[in-house]
Formats: sequence, C-alpha cells, structure tokens
Amino acid sequence: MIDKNSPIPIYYQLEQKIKQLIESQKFVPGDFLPSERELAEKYNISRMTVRQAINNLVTEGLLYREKGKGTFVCDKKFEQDLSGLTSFSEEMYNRGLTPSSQLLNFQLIYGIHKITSILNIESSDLVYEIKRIRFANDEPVALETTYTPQKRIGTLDDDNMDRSFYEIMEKNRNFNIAYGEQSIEASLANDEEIKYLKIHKGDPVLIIKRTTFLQSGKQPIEYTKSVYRADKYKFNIRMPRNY
Amino acid sequence: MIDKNSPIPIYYQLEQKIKQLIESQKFVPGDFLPSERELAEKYNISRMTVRQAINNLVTEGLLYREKGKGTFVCDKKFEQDLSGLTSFSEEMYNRGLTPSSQLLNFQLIYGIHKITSILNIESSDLVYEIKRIRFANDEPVALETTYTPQKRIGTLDDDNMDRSFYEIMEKNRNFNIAYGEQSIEASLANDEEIKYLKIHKGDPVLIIKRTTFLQSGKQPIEYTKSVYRADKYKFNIRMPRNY
DNA sequence: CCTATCTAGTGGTCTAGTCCTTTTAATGTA
DNA sequence: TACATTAAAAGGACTAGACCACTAGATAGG
Repeated sequence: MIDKNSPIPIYYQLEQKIKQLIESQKFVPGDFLPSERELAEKYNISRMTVRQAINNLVTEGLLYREKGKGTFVCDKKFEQDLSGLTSFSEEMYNRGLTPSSQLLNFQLIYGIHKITSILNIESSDLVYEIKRIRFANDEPVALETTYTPQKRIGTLDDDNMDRSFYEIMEKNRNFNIAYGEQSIEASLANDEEIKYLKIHKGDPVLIIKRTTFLQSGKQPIEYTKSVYRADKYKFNIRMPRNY
Repeated sequence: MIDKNSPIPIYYQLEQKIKQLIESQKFVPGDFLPSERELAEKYNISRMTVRQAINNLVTEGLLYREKGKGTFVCDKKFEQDLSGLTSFSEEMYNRGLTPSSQLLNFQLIYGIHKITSILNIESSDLVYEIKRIRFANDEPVALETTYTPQKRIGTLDDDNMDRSFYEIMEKNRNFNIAYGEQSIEASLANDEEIKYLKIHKGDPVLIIKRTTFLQSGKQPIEYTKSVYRADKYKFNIRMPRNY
C-alpha cells in the first residue's frame, strides 16, 4: 500500500495511488474521495501529508475541493486542433466549424490608462468593452475582450455581437484594416478563464494580444486580448525571410 | 505588518507582502528571499505557514526554490519578433543579449517517419539530429531539436553548433532561405524540459515548430522544434490583412 | 597546493495536534 | 407543515516541533 520507509515521499506515493484509482475508473468524475481525515487514518499518516498529496493533484487539475463538502474528481480533457490567424469567425468557417459567441459584458468605459494608451486616445474618450466567450461547435475555446473607441468605430449595438467584428468593420462601415500587431505568450489559466473555458487550475493557455490598425493613418481601431485553451488551439504562421 | 487577528489568512497576507516587495524592486530577479525559518521568526508565524505562502508564489511563477540554497525571484520575459524569419542567435543579438548553446546530442539518424515525411525525403536518407539548450545571457530559455537532411545540407561538424544555423546555411553554403512555416502552441513542460530549462513541474511552455524552405524549389532544408520557457518568452507578430 | 571532511544553513518531508468556517442533514418547535 | 436550531463532517488555517537531503564554504590532512 504505502511504504513509510521508502525513500519515495509518502505524499507522492499517495498521489500516484489516487491517480491510478482515477485512471482505472475506480473514481468516476464527479465522485468524491474519502475525506482527508479518513485517508490519514486509513494509511496511518498525518492529515497534512494527505493534504500535500491532494494539493498537488488539485494543481494538476485532477481534483478540486469544496469546503464543507469534500474533494472531487474533475472530468477529462478532450482534444481538438485548430489553426489560423485571421478573425476568429473567419477562421472557424474556413475549417468547417461553426463559430458562436456568448456575450458576457458590453459597456462603455473610459479613463483606463492601459487601454487609452494602447488605442492612442484621450482618457476622457469613451471605449466599448466587449467581453465574449468564443465557441467552436459549441465548445468554448477562447475568452476574448475587445476594446474599441466609440469615436472611431461609431455606435455599436449589443445584439449583433455574435457576428464577426471584422465583418462589422469592413462590410458595414467600409473600414479598411491595414495590419495588426500581435503578441503571443503562454501562461496558466486564471480563475475567470477556468470558469468560462471550462478548464482546470494549472492548465496552460495561449494569450494573444492584438492591436488592429486602419489603412487610413496609423490609429488603432481595436485592441483585443484573447485567451485560448492551449489544448484546443494552435497557431500557424508562414513568413518570408527578412534580409 | 502581518495581522494575525485579521480574517485574511496569514499566508495570503505574506504572499501579498512578498509580491509588493518584488514589484517595488526591493527584491531583484535572481535575488534570494530570507529563508523560510527567518521569515517565520520575523513575523512570529509557523514555518509551514510561510511555506504555504511561498508555495503559491512558486505556482504563480514569481519564485522558485533550490534545495540547499534558498528561494529566488524569477525574472521577466524576453520578447521575440516573429514578423520575419530570424534565428535564435540573430534575435538575441538584436536584443542586446548574448546567445549561447549547449549541445546535448549530435547524431545521424534515419527512418523516423515523422521526420522523413516533414522533410520530404526517403526513409533511408540520413538526417542530422541536433539537440541544444539555448541560453540568453547564460540563462536557459529554450530546448531546441533540429533535423536537417545530410544530402541537402552537406557534412556538418559538432564543434560549430554554438553558432547560428542560419549563418552556416547562408554564409558558408550560400543557401537562400525563402520562407518558413511555423506553428505555435502552449503546453506544460515534460520532465526533460523541466530538467534542461531549469523550470518546475506544471510550468507552461511555448512550443514552436518550424520548417524552413529554400528558394531553389520547395524542398525543406530543416525542421526545428523549439520549446521555450513561457515565463521568459513572448512572441510578437506584425501581419498584413489577408483578403 | 590539493583534496577530503566537517558543518551550518537551506528547502523537503512529516507529525499530531488545534481551532475555524461551511455544508448538510437531523432534530426540534411554532 | 414550515422554519429555526443543532450537530456532524468536510475542508481551511495554523502551530511547534522533528528529521532528512542537499549546498557551499570553512577546515584539516596529506
């Protein structure tokens, strides 16, 4: 069972044991584990040691706790590869997937320094903040927050936000998108991302920050921060050699 | 300082305190924190409570521990421009950093299906496999594995592998690199990456897979898989709109 | 001068408790 | 019946120790 004299730490032995039980379907997702006190007594070890083992599995995303209730088994990840680097909606259509959105937040804000400096506007200028969950075939793949200045984009409604933002800009407003500047980094999901993307603590995410510029002048028309599920997203880029 | 009667947990108060000290540059990256025992004595709390605070900051990627040495502050990210196809060495020079490499593996292989199909060669063709740790100012930032077919690149030595691969191709061989295809994805580090990049279990990494093509024809000249530390690396891309 | 050993200090692991808050269900009461 | 109270059980926070393994620098011996 558990060898207290082994050089392998007890908490690690317990971690492996619980992992095995999950893999062999002894513990089904949603099921709860024996309580920390039970496990401690059963294996004749300290509760703190049990907690260390469970903590690690929580960080790995296999388990989660609920105070007063117990410790539960998370359910499995599913995998799917996507690619591309244009607008989300376009890219999804190109791949034969159905894009959709859920609007979380749509409001006019102002005075946020980080945003006003990126968009190169006055701190008193009104900015639309649009936060959406992006779905591909009804599966959440990204959490997207867009900032666009009202004085450049005009008036927006909150009821056509499930359409492509680029489409709105190009077809409806006749804007010409010139280029975009993007940065890509990887991180671990925060609590909000975990919640909306239905992922787990410790899961990696890709963070893409994009500023889009119009042909007419060098004024940015929008700034978007997108957080993608790393298990579902992958970016492909083809680029020429610069000399 | 730390309010033991506050409803806010002590470990959380300590976390915030350490974060502040890092942000206000009281702790410089690379610096080590007071030892766990010192912190415990200073704030008159248990060492286990100190450990809980530090554990969380380690998970967040702000700190890392080294057994027998101490707890240290992580440093900020490097950035790489992906708007053109540049090599690691070039990119580091552009940023005023000193690139270096440590050769882990240099050998001729053949018959690996994944490689032969990417490079579009026969399964009997010999391929150089070059695995290197990449350093910027003596800090490991990436683990890179390059595959290049002998029949296209010619004979390579294992003693000039600390130089730029592109430099070898372009200056010494007079090859003309036309373009590259890259994919970017995020994942969690595996054991090998943890070991060589000096990172920790559960840390995110960026994986860039690149195939480089020559001007002469559409034959790939090399395929490289690079695994970057997500805490130190960030990619920037500027791209035109595709219609 | 070099090497082996010692030692102080670090994080790693572990114990056996205590007291707290939250959840849930059983119990009691109007 | 409906609602308040209570108690058991869960995880959360915390303590004051213990011993281990590893690191690095000081020290002693050849």
